Amino acid sequence: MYRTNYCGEITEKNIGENIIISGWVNSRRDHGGVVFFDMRDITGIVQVVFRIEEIEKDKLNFIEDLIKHNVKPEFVLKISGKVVKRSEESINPKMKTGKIEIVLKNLEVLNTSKPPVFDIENSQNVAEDTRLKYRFLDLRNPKMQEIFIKRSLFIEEVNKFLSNERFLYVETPILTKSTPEGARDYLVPSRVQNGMFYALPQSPQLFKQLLMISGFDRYYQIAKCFRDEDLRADRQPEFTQLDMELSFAIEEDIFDIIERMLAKTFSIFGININLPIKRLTYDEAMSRFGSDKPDTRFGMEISDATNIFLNTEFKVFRQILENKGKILGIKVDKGSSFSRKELDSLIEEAKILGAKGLLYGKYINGNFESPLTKFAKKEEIDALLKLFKAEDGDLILIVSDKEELAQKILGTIRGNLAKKLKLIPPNSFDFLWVYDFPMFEYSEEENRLVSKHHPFTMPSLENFDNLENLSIEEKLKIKSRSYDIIMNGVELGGGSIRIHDLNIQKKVFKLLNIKDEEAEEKFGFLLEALSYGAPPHAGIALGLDRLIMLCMELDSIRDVIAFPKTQKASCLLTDAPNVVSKVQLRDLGIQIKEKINFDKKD
RNA sequence: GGGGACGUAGUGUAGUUGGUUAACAUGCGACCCUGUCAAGGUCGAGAUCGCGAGUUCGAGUCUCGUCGUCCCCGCCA
Repeated sequence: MYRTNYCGEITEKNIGENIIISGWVNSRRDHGGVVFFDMRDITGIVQVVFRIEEIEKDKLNFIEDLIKHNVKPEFVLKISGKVVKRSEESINPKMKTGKIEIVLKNLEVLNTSKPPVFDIENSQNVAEDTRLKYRFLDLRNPKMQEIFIKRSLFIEEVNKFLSNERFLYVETPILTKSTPEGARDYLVPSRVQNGMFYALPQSPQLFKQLLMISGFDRYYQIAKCFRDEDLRADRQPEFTQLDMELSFAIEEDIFDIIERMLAKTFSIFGININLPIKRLTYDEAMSRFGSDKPDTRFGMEISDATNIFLNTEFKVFRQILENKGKILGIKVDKGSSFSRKELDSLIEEAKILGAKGLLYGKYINGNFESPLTKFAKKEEIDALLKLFKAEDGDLILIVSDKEELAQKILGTIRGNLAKKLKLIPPNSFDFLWVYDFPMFEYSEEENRLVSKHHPFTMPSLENFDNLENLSIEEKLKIKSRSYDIIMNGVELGGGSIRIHDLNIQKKVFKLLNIKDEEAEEKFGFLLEALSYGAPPHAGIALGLDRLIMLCMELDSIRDVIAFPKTQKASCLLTDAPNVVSKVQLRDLGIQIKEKINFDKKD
């Protein structure tokens, strides 16, 4: 028997008991005649004390030798001993088990360990590449383990909740078909059909729609998704979605389920959610916050000063107005203390984001100090100050450009300033639905309309006739029945009402410039399925990794994934991706064009 | 594809205007020590300064390239 108790769960209630624990040596303190060492397992840490007089005489030499030479950090030990109360002076209030200790009676070394590459307790301060290479050690850190314990508990709560709501857990394929639209696919070559490729799913989108058509009514899955795009602090090439789809559902049904689910399950993280979650249309989010995923935990909203300058003589503004642009701005409370250097870096930032410039104005002692004063009339400045409700010491930042661009630039600056000026209250959690997204956006690269959400999203239209004859501008005005849920300015998830009508789906493909043949080839199975009694359905997917990251207030998605990839999408632990043998390539009918170093594996 | 930061004993860092033997902490090894919990003390080992070129009498330090890690833009339906 390896244990009667877990280390972290031994309490004063166990005093007097003879127990057995197994785990890792966390640290040791050798005082010569008495030796202390801490034992660690998944539940926590407990102190073991070795005293010569407590050991049976015939075992003493053997055990003392083990203690002196074989109790090293990260050794795996089985300890039997007696739980005793610590004397008042030796209580350690920092430890959960600090009121007791275990007097060692016997010990067995289950395994030895090389000295750990880094101190397990201090692993959070070690360079990340080292931690990733020795991830199995990093994950021994209790703080890391806590993340995965919470993650597991959260999933357990979600399972309970959704099961109660009559959702069925169904798994969908990982080896599937490459689809156009969306992110780059990860491809998997087929051996039995040389020259053919599977793709790893970017999401189970089409399969879950097919499940609705099959009559499963409500589906969910903790689904792995794969997207071959560049990484960020909150993006990994493979990630997990809490994926759901409901038949006979509209927006309100989705909102209701998700809101109740989050309210219930976020208690795992000690987070309370006030229901209902507030809602913003896409247009409102953009015009007030310059983002389709605004952080609404602080103000600094965008104001539109266009009307003030309709008759301006300022050339820059005139030009913008003639091109139907907008003059937008934000007010930074007490921002007049910004130095010239700080303002210059704001201007630089705006330019990197695509602005032609950034105008600023400091309102100090009743004066508006700004490059703008040279060009604008006094009435215009007064109106500007009034619009922004400027108070002494405030800073106004103005970007004039095409509306969408000006909004985005100000939205980004707003977010960065909030971080810099620490305007975001810590430990605050803010939720928001954003809906009424545009159906399409124009892709300069492909010179055509592309879906903002995905091509299976229901347009928000009463009448689907005549769609083809609309101008590009009119098409861009079409809204879709899609929605995102935002947490603290981060997109937590999104979904939509799906198209269940074959003819509408065909029309949408046409608008996206997907030819009948291509639609048939890529999505024929869906079109076919839609023609066999597809029920109205809708769904949503939440990014599980991001969700855990936000709830545990971590900065990187890597911290919530047991074995994450680096920014270049390699795994430092396993050294993936890697070269494969010539035999493997031959079986797949694949030849590597460029010269590659095959030293690693051949 | 682009912009930025970083790379020095196992780990975390310092290293001046380029100048002899690359420093500190921690960890590691040996020893001392009966109440520590970041234990303490004594002694010791441990680095071709990411890699490659260049400038120079001389490079951890300057230049270029390259590799790796991180942050951001593009990209991510």
